[in-house]
Amino acid sequence: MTSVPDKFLKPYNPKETEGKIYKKWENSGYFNPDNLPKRHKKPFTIIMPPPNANGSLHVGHAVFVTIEDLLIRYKRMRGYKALWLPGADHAGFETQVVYEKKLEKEGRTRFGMDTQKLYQEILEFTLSNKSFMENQLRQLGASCDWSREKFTLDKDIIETVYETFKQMDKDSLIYRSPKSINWCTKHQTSLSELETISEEKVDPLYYMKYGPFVLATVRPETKFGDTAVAVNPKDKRYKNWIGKEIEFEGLLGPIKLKVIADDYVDPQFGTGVVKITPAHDPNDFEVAKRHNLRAIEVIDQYGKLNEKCGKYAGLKVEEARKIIAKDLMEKGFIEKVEENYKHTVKKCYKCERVLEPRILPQWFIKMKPLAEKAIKSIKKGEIKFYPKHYKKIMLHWLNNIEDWNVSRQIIWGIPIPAWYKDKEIFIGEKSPGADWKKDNDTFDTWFSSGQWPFATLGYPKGSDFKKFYPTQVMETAGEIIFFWVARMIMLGIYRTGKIPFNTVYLHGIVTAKDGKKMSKSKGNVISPLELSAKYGTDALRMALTIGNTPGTTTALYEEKINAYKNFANKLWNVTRFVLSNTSESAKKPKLSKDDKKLLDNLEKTLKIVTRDMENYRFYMAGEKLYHYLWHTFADKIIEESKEILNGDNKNLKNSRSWLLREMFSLQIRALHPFMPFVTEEIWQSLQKKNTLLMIENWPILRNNV
RNA sequence: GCGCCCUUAGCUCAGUUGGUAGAGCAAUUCAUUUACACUGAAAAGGCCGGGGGUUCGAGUCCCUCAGGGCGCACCA
Repeated sequence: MTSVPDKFLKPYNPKETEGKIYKKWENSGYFNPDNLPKRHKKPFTIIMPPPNANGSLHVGHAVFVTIEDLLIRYKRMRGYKALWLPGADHAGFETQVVYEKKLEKEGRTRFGMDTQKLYQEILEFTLSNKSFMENQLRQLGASCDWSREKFTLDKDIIETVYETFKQMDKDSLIYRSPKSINWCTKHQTSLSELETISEEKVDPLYYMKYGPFVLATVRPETKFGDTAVAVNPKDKRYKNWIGKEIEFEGLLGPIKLKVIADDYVDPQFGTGVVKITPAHDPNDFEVAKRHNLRAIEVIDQYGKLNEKCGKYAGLKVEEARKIIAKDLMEKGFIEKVEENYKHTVKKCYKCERVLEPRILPQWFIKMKPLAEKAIKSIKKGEIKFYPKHYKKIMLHWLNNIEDWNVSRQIIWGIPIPAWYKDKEIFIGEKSPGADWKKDNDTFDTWFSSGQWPFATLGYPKGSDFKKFYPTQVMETAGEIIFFWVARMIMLGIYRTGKIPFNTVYLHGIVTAKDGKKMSKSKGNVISPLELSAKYGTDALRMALTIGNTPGTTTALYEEKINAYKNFANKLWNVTRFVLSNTSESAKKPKLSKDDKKLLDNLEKTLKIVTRDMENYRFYMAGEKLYHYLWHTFADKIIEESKEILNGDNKNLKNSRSWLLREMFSLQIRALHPFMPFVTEEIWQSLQKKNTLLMIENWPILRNNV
């Protein structure tokens, strides 16, 4: 019999274990694949989705840590050269928004602030969050290689990003031109299509008299920027007007507009006549391009009518609309109003203000050529998706891709390496001469994180790149499949000629028990760090694994976590029983018939569990192990063992004693990726060799699966 | 408008290629100095959203309807 350490006489206390065990792992050096024993040959790599370094880890982060750590630990035990490369994201716009809120609270604002000073402040804020978050990742048990940690603002990462931009310039994949872009009047920056949300809105639709025409519009306040009226070329009603000029009295005096014909106009809608306002409507902008119309800007960057609007100058769009509609009405310029007209507007995904279309020169990436290659790879099955249906979703998006605006008018980010002199453009970090003006914008943060897999591995020269690229699994939130996963695939193929990863595993959102999304305003946010402190990290991880199928939302609530806290304690008590009733002996006795059967049975279970692991069904693997340990091993096998161990038959006793320890040890090993802390702690008492469970063999007894 | 997902026990969810429905939590009854009350045993609980089809056989495949969630694109 082994003497039972005192700690097993008390309930399991995660607090006494976790910090100590994590240090032991970290000091062992085995998080770094280069330090793993010789049997670890074939690389298995996961690049961690770098958390935004602008706050604490939330449950979403806890999910990715749980799943990725589970995978990495499993593969490490199976003898892979397992690399999990951690990182942190400066998260351009996101962080700037967070910081602006902080400034607001302090009664300050970023506007008018010295940009250097603001940048320094945000940098300090980000770096302190970053180190804070690193410790939180440790608390969650992340067995990632800290020696390879990367930050999106590291010098080498920025170099890679610039290299990509220059390469794209050579390949004519980028252009800078004025286009109608999504402008947020609060955040004072343009946004990509993905950073907008479309929402249905009910507004009045005004039928306004425009000389001989009546036309329908929701935005009478933009009329000062009209540069034409358009009809459909096939519309017989207006055929004779095409090409002519109309003249009529407006609110600010006489107006002259050309009548143009364009297929864009739907004869069925309204009256079949449309006013064309190129500066403030993306569709009108396209029409204007086709017809060489000029654009007159009448709304400024703050969403206010400008000096071209006479007495209406200075009014905000919403107010202006009401006042102008009223004035038009009084002058008899409005024929009728359709009050409850439903249409969709685009809003800023952060502040949910209606976006104002504006014409600005921005850097765009031509996405079609990049998407084509990605589509080809995905169709060939070079990238597998879990769950499967995301493949379809991905292809659908790639097939309808638009050019990507990567310019942001914010200071927090990687500066765009471009210089201007008159109409000339130079791309490079350093000024080409005295009269050149620097581009003031920064890159969309996803432009840099889209290059993350090869950038972190030191492409093109780094030895890690050769060893670990393409990586094996990209595990992240389904929410960011287009923002991030799609762009990594496209940019990865573009830069390296190879897909960045073979498998995409997408987890769903974690919600509260009622299925509602957690949000600060609802007050239903639960912190993974608090839960881990209260119930133990292992319990939290089990709660996030079991019942969590890829791609679907999963509810997290304390009762569930508590159930797995009880399970950790069950393991603890089984240890107590096993230690006090068996001993660690080298030689295996001849097993009794019953015992052989029991071992076979466990072996079968472990094989099924292994198959589940290989097929990314962690929720099933975890549940099976849980169930086997508790309701077969503890409730049945241990119970019946008591009689055998207290009986007189020495052979049966020896057989059973060996069996219990063997079976338990196998289960502890299989449970390790799920519950790393408690299993490692138990392992330390279960064997005398002072080895780490972390690098033990995954328990497959005979045939490899 | 196009597309995706979901609907299974009171609650939260599983159910891999079609083979007589599962778990956790909750609720019920019983046990009690037991490795473990952060426990054990037993029982209870479901026309698997409705309808139709394929099949010897459907929670699972196909069609359709209803409800919920989400994505993409939109015409002033």
